[in-house]
Amino acid sequence: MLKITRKVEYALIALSQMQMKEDESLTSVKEISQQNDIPYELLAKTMQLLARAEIVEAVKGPHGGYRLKKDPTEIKMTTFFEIIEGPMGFMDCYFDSNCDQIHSCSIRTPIQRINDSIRDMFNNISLNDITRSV
Amino acid sequence: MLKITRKVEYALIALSQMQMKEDESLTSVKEISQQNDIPYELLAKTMQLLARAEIVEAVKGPHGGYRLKKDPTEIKMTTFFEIIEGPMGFMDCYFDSNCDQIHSCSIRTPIQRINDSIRDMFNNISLNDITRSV
DNA sequence: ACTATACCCGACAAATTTAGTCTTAATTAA
DNA sequence: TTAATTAAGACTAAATTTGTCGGGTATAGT
Repeated sequence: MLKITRKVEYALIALSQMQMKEDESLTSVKEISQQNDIPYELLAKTMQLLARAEIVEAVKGPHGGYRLKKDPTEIKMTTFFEIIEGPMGFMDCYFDSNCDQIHSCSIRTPIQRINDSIRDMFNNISLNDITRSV
Repeated sequence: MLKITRKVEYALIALSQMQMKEDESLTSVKEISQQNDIPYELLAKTMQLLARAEIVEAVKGPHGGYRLKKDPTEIKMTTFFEIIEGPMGFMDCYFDSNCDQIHSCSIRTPIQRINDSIRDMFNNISLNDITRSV
C-alpha cells in the first residue's frame, strides 16, 4: 500500500548514477542495467518515460545514451512519481471519482487530508535529495 | 504505489460507523456491509483482523457484533495499517533485505529517510483523526 | 552505402498482489 | 433446536506490476 515500484527504483538508480558522472556525458541503458543488475528492457522503457518528460535527453546512435536535461533540484518527487506511474492518489476518489457513495462517505474528508499531507511531503522533496551523490 | 487498499478502506468505514453509535452498542458485519455496499465476506475477514489485534471486541450469537475495545485516539495509523496489511515499508529493504546489492545501493539511504518521514507522519495521525464523526 | 549501436514504442506474457467467494466451524440468544 | 453471528482457511478472480519480444528510427564509423 505504500511501496515504491521497480520502475521508480530503477529510474532513481539510473539518475543517481548519471549524476555521478561529468555533466553532459552520456550514459547508456546497457551500462546502467549491467552495472546494477536491472532488466534491460524495463529500464529502457522507464528511461523513455523520463525522456518524454524531458527529465533526461536521449542521444541516439553508437556511443549514444542519456544525459540529464533538467536540474534535479528543480524536480519535485510528486512530479517524478507521476511521470513514471501516473496520477498518485491515496484513494481513487482523489482524482477520478465514479464512486456513487461519494457524498455519504464518512471517511472521504480525512482521507483527503492525508492525501494532501503526503503530496505536500513529496512536493518538498526534490529528485536531487535522493539522487545526489553526497 | 501509494494507495489505500480496500481492506483498510472498509475497516475505516466500519470503525467510523461504529464510533457514531453509542458506546458499548454492537454493530454487525451484515449491517455495515449492507449500508455501505461492501462485500460481506471481505469486511468480515477484515473485522476479524481488528478483533485479533483487540482494536474491537467480538460478541457472537444473535444480536452479536463488534464494539470498540481500544480508544481510537490512542491508535496510531502506522499500527492500524500494519494490523491490516502487515509491515509497511517504502522499499523492501526497510524490513527484510536479502538484496545482495544492499551495500553498493546508491539510493538506499535517501529512501530510508523518506520511509522514516512517512512513518513519522502516520505515527502522528491517530485512528480517531480519521474515524471521528465531527 | 552498410553495419553496428543505441534509443523508441507498443503488444504480449508472467508473476505478484489484491479483492472477493465459498465452505465449514464455534458460539449463543431465544 | 434453530437462527444469527463471529472465526478461519482454502480457493478463485481480477488487477497491477514486472518482465519480454519484435519491429521501428537515428546515427557514428567505416
